[in-house]
Amino acid sequence: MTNRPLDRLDKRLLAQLQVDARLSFAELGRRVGLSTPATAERIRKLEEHGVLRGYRAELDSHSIGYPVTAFIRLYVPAESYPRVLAVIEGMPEIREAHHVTGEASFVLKAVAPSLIALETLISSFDSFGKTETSIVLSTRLAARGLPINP
Amino acid sequence: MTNRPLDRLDKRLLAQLQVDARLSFAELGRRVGLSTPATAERIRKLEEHGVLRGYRAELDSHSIGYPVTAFIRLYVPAESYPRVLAVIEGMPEIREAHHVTGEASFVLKAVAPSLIALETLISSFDSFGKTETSIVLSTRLAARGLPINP
DNA sequence: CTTGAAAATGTACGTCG
DNA sequence: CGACGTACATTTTCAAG
Repeated sequence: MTNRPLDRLDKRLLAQLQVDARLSFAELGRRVGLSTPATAERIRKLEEHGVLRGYRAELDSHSIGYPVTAFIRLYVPAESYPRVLAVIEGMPEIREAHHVTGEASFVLKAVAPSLIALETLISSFDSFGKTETSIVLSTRLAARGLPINP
Repeated sequence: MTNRPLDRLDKRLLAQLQVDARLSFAELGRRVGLSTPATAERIRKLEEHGVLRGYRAELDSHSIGYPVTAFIRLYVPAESYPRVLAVIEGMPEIREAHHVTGEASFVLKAVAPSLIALETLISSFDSFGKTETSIVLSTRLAARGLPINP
């Protein structure tokens, strides 16, 4: 993973792909002033170097049966981390898990089909320590791409 | 935004696109047993109905100059919400903002090029109320797609 | 990085169940 | 109406310069 510096063209390509990951190489090339093969090759290298980690369709969680989203803070002793992480790994409704500074050990982002299901999900961690949950009432800002300096 | 029920084929298409949003219609069709035009038409409708909200490239934030990620909880009185949201809107380093239940009013997810920059970002909210920040030490799970029941 | 040709894919339309 | 097959435009890929 050599940390190649990104030039202006790379940054413009990345900025475009953050907005629409399905843009064709031809269209991307047109927008930045590059031929199709040159564009494809740059993107291949950005993937190879780990700058481009993947392309994800963004779904409406409500439409797929998950109207509830919540952030859960876990307070657990360090010796429980491996078991906690194993539990998290096996729960597909947990979409993110971060080890963080401060009192809490982990911050989780989870979805659930109902509040009862969320309650069940949270109780999976009862044996490890305390939890604190913030249920999302409304999302005011989401899926904003990373700012890219030109 | 009529709430069409998703059939098995829709779900399989969505599941594939969550893993790789750049899959061709031809390839998607092959995987679920549909012709290319039929696949394209289904996906067009899923977009139209708001089930498919977009296609995003996932970038490595560290590679683009943002080694720091943090969750910030904001404690502000309801009358400050409009001004707080306006501030958030104008800060590209804030990637998510959710209005939540519990003591905190908002949960933010932000990136920063340094801890000093994060400190500056957080201080933008000092005049509105209290903040609590959890800096991400390591991400154990990220970009996991929503579970889709067949 | 560009050009140019061959293969694959995307899209529009006619047709069938 | 939804899915298919054909026909044609666009895109992808690969070679060579």
